[in-house]
Amino acid sequence: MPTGRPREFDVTKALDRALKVFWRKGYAGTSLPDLTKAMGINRPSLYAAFGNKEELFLRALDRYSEGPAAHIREALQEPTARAVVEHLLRGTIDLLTNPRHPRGCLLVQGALSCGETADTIRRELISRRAAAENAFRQRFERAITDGDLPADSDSADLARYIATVVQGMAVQATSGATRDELERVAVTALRAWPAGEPASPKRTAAGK
Amino acid sequence: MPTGRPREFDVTKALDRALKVFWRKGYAGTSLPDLTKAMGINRPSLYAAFGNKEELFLRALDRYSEGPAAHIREALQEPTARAVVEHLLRGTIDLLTNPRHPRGCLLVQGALSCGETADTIRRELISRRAAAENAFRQRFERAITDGDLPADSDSADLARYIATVVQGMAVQATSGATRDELERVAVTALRAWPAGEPASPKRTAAGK
DNA sequence: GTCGTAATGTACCATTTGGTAAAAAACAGG
DNA sequence: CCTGTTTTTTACCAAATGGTACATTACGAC
Repeated sequence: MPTGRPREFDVTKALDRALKVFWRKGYAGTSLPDLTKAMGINRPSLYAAFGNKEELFLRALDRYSEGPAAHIREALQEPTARAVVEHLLRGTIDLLTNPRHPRGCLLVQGALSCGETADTIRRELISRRAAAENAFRQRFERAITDGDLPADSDSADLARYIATVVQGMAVQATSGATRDELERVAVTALRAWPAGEPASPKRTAAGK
Repeated sequence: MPTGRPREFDVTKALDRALKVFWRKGYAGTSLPDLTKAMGINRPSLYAAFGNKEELFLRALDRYSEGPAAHIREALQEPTARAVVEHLLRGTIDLLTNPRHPRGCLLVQGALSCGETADTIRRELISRRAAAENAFRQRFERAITDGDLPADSDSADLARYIATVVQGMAVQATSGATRDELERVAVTALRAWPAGEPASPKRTAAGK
C-alpha cells in the first residue's frame, strides 16, 4: 500500500502554536493568516490536518484542558474541599500569569461575546465552563458527606462562587493584573470559604 | 442662514439601539449592517452622525456608563464601605439579569480578547475597568479613616476583590446564570468582607 | 524505474468587512 | 420661485475573510 508524501510539520507542535494564537486573540479575532503564520504551514495543510478553523479551535481547546489547564481536573483529587479550592486557585494563578503563554484563560476569553459565525464556539465554551463548575459541585457534595464541609453548606453555591472568582481573575489577568495581585485576590476570596482559615478549625467537626 | 435637510432619526434613540447590539455581540462581533439595521438608518447617516464604528462604540460606552451601569458611580455615595459593596453587587445583578437588555456587561465583554483592529477598544475598556476599580479603592481608603473598615484592611486588595467578583458575575451572566444564582454568589462573596455579616459585629481580624 | 498516495505551494473563489463618492431630496432664508 | 445647506439614498471601493482547485512534489510498494 503506497504511503504518500510524508507530512513536513509536527502536528502537535502546530496545534500548540494555534492554541497560543487563539488564546491571545480569541476564536473570532484570529484569522487564517494568523494561524498559518504561527503554525508555519500553509492553508491547505491546515485544512487537511485539522478540518477547518472551528475544528482546529476545538482540538486546541482539548489540548488546553489537558495541558495548561490540567489543574482544573487535578484539583478535584485533593482530599478536602479546602485543599481542592486552594489547588484550583493556585493553579489558576499559575496559568493566568505564566509568562510562557498568553495572559488570561481560553475558556473565558475564547469567545465571550461574538457575532453569529462564532456562536457555536461561544456555546461550546459555555458548556465546558458549566461542566467544570458541575464537577466541583459534585466534589463539594461529597465533601459534605465526608464531613470536611459543614452540613448546611450549599455545594452548588460554593461551586458557583469559586467559578465566579476564577473567571473574574481571568478578566483581571487579561487586564494586566500581576501574580501578586491575583494571590491577594485569592486570599480574600478564601475568607468566604465555610471552614474558615486553616489556623482556626473551630467551625464544626474537623475529622471525617 | 440656511439650515439644511432635517435629520429623520432620533440620535439618542439610534445610539441606544447601537449600544444594545455592541452589548450583545461585542465591538468586533458587530458589523456595520448589524448596526444600521438595528438603528434604522443607512451607513452614510451613521458616519455623518457618529464618525465611525470606533467613535460610535465609545459614545455607546459613555451612554452605558451613565445609564444602565450608573450604579457603579452611585454605589460610591453610600455612607459605609459595606453599603457601597452591597449597592454595587445589587446594582450589578440588576444590570446583568435585566431582561430588557442583553445579558452580561459591556465593559467586560465589549472586547475582552480580539484581533489588532479592536485593540484600541480593548485597551479603552481595560482602562475604564481600572478607573472604576481605582475609584472603589479610594472610597475604601476613606472608609478606613472613617473607621467603617478595620484599620489593617488593604483598600487595594478589597477593591480588586470586588472587581474580580463583579467581572466574574458578568461572565456567569453571559453563560446563563439566573438572578437567584447571582444573588447567592453575592451572599457568599460578602462573607469575605472585613466587617463580617450584619448580625455579627464581632470581627476577628486575621490578616493573612 | 513506475505507480499510487498524500502532502505541499500557488493561485483562486465568493462573501463580507469598514468606509465613501456623488447625486437626489428636504428644509430655511431671500 | 431660487439658493445654500445638510441629510438621505444608491452605488461603489479596496481589503480581508474563510475555504478550495489544481498542479506539483515526495515518499513507499512493486
